[in-house]
Order: sequence, then C-alpha cells, then structure tokens
Amino acid sequence: MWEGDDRLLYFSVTHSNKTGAHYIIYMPNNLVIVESPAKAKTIEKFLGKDFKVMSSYGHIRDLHKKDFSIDTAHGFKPIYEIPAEKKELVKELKKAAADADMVWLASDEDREGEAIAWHLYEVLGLTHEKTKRIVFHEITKPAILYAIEHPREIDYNLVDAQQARRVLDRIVGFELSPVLWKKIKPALSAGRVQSVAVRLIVEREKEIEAFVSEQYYRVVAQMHCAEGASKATFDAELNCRLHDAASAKSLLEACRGAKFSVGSIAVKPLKKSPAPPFTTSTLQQEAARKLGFTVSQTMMVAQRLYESGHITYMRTDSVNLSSLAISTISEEIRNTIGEQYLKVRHYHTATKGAQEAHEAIRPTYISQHEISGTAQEKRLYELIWKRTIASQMADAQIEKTTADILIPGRKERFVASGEVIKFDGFLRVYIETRDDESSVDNEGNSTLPEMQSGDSVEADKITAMQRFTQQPPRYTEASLVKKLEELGIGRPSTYAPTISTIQNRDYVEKGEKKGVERKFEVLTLKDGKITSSQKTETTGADKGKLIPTDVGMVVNDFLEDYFPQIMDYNFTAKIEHEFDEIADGEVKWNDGIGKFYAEFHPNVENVSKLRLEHKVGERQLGIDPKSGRPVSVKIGRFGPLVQIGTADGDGKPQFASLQKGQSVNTITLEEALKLFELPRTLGDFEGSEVSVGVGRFGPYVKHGGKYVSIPKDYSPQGITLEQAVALIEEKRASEAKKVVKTFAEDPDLEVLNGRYGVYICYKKQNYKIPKGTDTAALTYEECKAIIADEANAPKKKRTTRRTTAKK
DNA sequence: CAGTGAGCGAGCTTCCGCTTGACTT
Repeated sequence: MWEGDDRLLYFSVTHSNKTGAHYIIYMPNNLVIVESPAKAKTIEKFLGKDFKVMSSYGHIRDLHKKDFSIDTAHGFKPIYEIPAEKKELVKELKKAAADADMVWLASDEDREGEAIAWHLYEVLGLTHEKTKRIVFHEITKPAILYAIEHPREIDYNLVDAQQARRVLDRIVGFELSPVLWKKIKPALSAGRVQSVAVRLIVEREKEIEAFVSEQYYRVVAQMHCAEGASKATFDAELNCRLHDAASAKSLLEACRGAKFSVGSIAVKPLKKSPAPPFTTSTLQQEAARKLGFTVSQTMMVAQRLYESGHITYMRTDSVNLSSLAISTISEEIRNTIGEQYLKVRHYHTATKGAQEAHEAIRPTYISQHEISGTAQEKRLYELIWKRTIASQMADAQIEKTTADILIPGRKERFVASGEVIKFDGFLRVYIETRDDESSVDNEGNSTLPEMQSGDSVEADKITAMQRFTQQPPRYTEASLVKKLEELGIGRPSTYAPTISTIQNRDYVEKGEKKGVERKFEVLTLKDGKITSSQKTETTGADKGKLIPTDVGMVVNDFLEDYFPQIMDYNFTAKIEHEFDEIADGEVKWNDGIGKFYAEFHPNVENVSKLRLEHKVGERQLGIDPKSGRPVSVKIGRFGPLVQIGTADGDGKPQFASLQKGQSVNTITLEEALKLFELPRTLGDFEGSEVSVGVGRFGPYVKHGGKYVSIPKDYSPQGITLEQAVALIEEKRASEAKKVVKTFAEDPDLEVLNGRYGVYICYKKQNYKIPKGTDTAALTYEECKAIIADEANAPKKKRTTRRTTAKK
C-alpha cells in the first residue's frame, strides 16, 4: 500500500486524538535523527523532500572521559558532557532542529537507543510539542512509514535503565582500576566485561595445566562382505575404547582368523536443519573458521559492505528477518534453486540479554549473488549470502545405516555406519562449521555396501592405535566471543574492542605454544599376523590461541580473591535482570546502584588499604648461593621480574626482567639466576666495547652506542664475539641501503628509503616527497623546498594507542 | 624503539556502549 513514490510527495501524518478520531496535519519541514549515517542516507530516499535525515553518530553525550563524573552523594547523578569531537556535530543538529517544524528521534529501539533519543532531546533543546519518538526494526519503506504513523513518547524508564548500566560500569571500572595500579602495576584496568573475559582464558589455562592425559586404544577394522558381488570395503570401529596395550592385543588375538558376521542393522532417517541467519557473534565465528579473519577484521570488512549498501547493519543480536526479506529470499530460492528447496522459517533469538533492535545480518539485495570489491569483501559477502539463503531452505534428509559386526566369543563388537543423503536441502548451499574438529576421527560419510543380518564379513586389516585424551582447547578470539555471548556478557558493538583491550593491556596474548613429541603404538592385524610399530606425533602445539600472560594471571587471581562478586560469571546476568525491572518501571534506577555501591565501595576502600605481606603474585624461589640473599619473582612496574635481596635487607636488591616464554609461575631458581649473567661484555671491535643484554624488545648487541637485535637462533648467553660482529656488519649493510642521499651542506638532512617508499628525514622529522619526483636527482635546495612546503609536513601527532599487542 | 624498578617527589593511567573518522611515518 505504500509502494508508489508519488504518494510521498503529499505525505502526511495521521494522528489520533483522545476521542479516537483521526486527523491529518501537513508539515513541510521534518528532521529525522538516526544513529548511523549510512542508515540516514537510505531513509532519506524513502521519505522524500519534506524530510531531512541526519545522524547522531551514536551517543552525543557521555560521562567525562577522565573524571568519575558521578555524584555519589546525590542519587548517583551522572554528570554528562559533550565530548570535543562531537561539538561540531551537535551544533549542526541544533541548527537543523531549530529550522524544523517537527523532530523525529529515530534511534534504535533498545536501551542505548532510547538514551540517545533522550540526550538529543535535552541537548538540542527540543520541546514536547515538536518532538516525536519513533522506532523501526527494519529499513524498508513500509516499516518507516508505519513508524511515522505510530509515534510515541521517550520511554524514561528505559532511559533510566541505560543510565544505571552506564553508571554501574563507570563505578566498577573507575574504582577497581586504581586498586590494580596501587597493588600490581600502573595503567592496568578492570571492568565488568573485560575482567570476566580474562577470567575465562585464565581458567581454561589452569584446566589445561591440571589436565592429565589418559591413553586408550582405538580399534578400527577395514572390512568387506564375504558373499555377494560387492567387494567394496568399509570401515568399522570397535564400540568401546580399550584401556591398555594388553587388552588391545587380546582383542586382536580374538579377531585373528575369526568369522565375523553382521548382527543387527538399523536404518534411521536423520534430519538436519540450517543455522539461523547471522548475528554479529555468529558472523565473527564463521568468518574466523571459514575465512580465517580476526574478529576486528570481520567487523571492518562488514562495515564496508554495510556502507556500500550490500548488507544490513552488522552489529546486531537478532536472527530475525523482515517479512519483505523473507519473501524476496523465497522468490530467489524458488527461481534459482527450486520450489522443493524452499522452507520459510522464522527465527527467534534465544541468547540472554538480547535487545533485538535490528534485523539479522543479510544481503540487502538477495538477488545479488556476488558483489564487486576487495577479495575480503567478496568472500564475506558470499558467506552472508549463503547463510541467509540456507536459512530459508528445506531440511536435509539423510538416511543413516548402522550395522553391528559381531566378533565370535567376545562381547565387544564393531560398528559400521554409512550415511546417504536422500535430499540435500540447505546443504546444497551452506554447511556450518564447528569448533571441535576432532582431528583423528574419520569422516563418517562413507556409504555401506548392501548387507543383511547374518551375512559373514571378512576383515582385511584391523589396527589398534594408541590414543590420548585431549586437553581442553584454548580459546580463539571467535570462541571467546561465543562464550561471552552465551553468558550474556558484552554487546555486538563491544566484542571486537573487548578482545583488543585485553590484548593491549597485556592480560592475554595470541600465543604460540610449541608442541611436544610423543610416541604412540600401533598394533596391526593383517594376513593373520599381529605386528607392532612405534610412531611419533607432536601434540599440544597451539598457534594464534589466547593465552594469559603473567600479568593477566596475577590480576585475575587478585580480583577473584577480593572482588568475587564482579568476577562472577552471572554478575552481568543478575544486573541485567535489575535493569529490566528499571525499564519496566518497577524500581528506581538509583536504588539498585545505591545498594550495590554501599557494599562495593567500602570493599574497594578496604582492599586498597590492605597491607599485604608480599606483593600480589609474588613467589619465593630460594636462596642465591653467591650472596645468600633470597630470590623471588613478581610483577614489577614494567612486567615480571626476578629480584635478589629485599629492600630492608643489607644492600640494594638486584633486578632482572623475565624473558619471553618465562613465567613467574614456572621459572626455577636456576633459570632466574641465569638472568643476572646479563648484560655481559664480549670484547672489543673497532676499538670499542661489544656487549649483549636483554631489553624491553628482547636480546640485543650493543656497540658504540648502537643496538642490534639478536635473532632467535642465538641466545644472548651463548653468542660469541664473531657472531655479534657479523650482526653489526649486517645491520650496517642494510642501513647503507636505506640511505638514498645525503648532503654535505647539512648532515641532518637525509633522503631515506622506508617501508612506504622514499622520504626525507630532517632533524628526526619525516617528510613525504611529492609523487612523480625523481628522487635520485634531488638537490639540497629541492629538499629544503619540500620541507618548507606545508603539504609535505608530518601530520600532527594523533593520540595513537597501541592497537596490536606487542610481539 | 632499547639497559627501566625499592620508596618523602609531578602527574598520569581506567569503564561499557552507541557510532564513524582520517590514516598510511
């Protein structure tokens, strides 16, 4: 009914008054404010010339970035401010609002969105008469027009729930972090979300440390039917694991020359259903598994797809598809795959605390099977397209056949199974992957030859392979997101930033754990003979998984000991429940905060005052045989360190940093003492001293005020003078290549070859050279001119934060 | 980018959730 564009030119708004009668008013000047500029652009197209659509770019007001900004004495009143980078935007919004006859606050329909609407109302100085609050769940013309026909008021209860959320997070973060600065080291942080994320990783690591692997024997037979035309072989696995070599051997003995026969056969239909369309969290997981993207990579690529209009909004916890989307997807399946593959499905979100302000992530135009863009964009789009299509497709129908193969005289039996896909359904386009790829297991997708109960079967080969139970897997970025979502902790917009934060704080790192070699035994029965062979495999190797650092472990244990309430996995779920009560108008927002603060704040004060006998996380290693002084390890201002002696003992204590790969929990006295052998002098080269040491960036060689990193294949303890000199000369050679040109007029000016091409370095400042310049022919005067030109000047310092964890 | 740390000291660090910048030394 809203299809024709002409209709919009005469667009009007229907209101109902108290008597229920409708009247229509006409307004030419409307301002709609949404959160995202891409959304604004789309909506503007739907609404026509009487509507101007602007974006608030998220929140326009917040607590001060550095101050506590909560008046705890007066009902926890938050003190808001407009951040500097938003001032210009607010000015523009204010002006547009003043020019408009009606302002429509169209931020998302969730807690944060409602708060954004309220902040806009306050900051823009809007009035009740010329403001309306509208919400829509999908960006389609009918949905938006419907929303405009059904405006409402700002929901102050929902706003209060947001304020409670904001204030609570500020209290926890800004009261807890300083305790860490005082007790552990400066610039650390704690928070409702990040601290629990770290806890998950620390706990998993402790499980792995405590894990004792158990051996077992897995018995697999390659068989074929004795009678019948088919000589096709099939695999069958023993129905139980054997505990040791003796029982494996005894089983193989029983199988030697045995007459196997088919026992019962079961044929079961099996049904597989497609996964729901993507949310932020499931997109991040699948993109990690299928495309190898990091969580933040996925979000960056998705953002570009969204901005170029290819997909719907990428930060969502909803699996819902709009009715319009469902019908176009259905049409697409009908036309390109076939009617029998179509099954319309409506998905409902089951995750805790989901707020469902948006649709699921899907292509905006499903008929577009592929898009133009970078390789990454294409691949992510394809993934989204397939998942969306599959979500509206029929179940796959599978027939699973299971046959027991009996061993005479034994109670164990072999089990062979085969699957036949009767109807592929959604599998035709999309198969969801899983985290637990059990590497050794067979594919299990084989088919079985025709057989009947009582048929005799012969074994070509039976192997009993020694296996070991697997330690629990470490978290990946994606599996951590999954876990956080299950616990209801964090929101779609924060999963990626949270993972960056805990790495930037050096609580966890993407580690590389070297595996260890392990021998295992394989017993084989073939041609009536049992043979045994030894094989080796590496186990426990892990790459790119999240591993806690020493600092992460110490901070976590400290928080668990003294602030168990915050570290409780259910803390967020509990307070979410309270926020819901606030949103429903059952309780006042600051009552709950007051109760929390009355307990939390004194606890913070007490812990802060606590005189601890040892520094948090400190461990005594023993006595230094040379000096007789005690040796201990702990977290220092710059990370983990070893210390000989104590502050109150005789003489100043000595310090040394731990090296990469060493941990305060596992380092031995011997290893610790070794660290004090550095720095050491190797000898002389070209008349000055060559020494080695370990700095913040790892082992180095120092010679005449210059440093050269020591590569992994040498140890700083073992390196010889010759090797060190070779490193120095290597570095000189590469530096010589770096310098394109120098000038006699001014030694401070150099033309250098860098990572991004040739540039000019003058008094430690870098200047870019205009494109098309023949750099080899540059004269001194030309260089000075380039430096003088504003356009080539180095950009003013940005407040760069470390975005990647240090290597 | 490079050897830090044990005490009368300056001043700083920090949260979670909404949104996109301007940036390639």
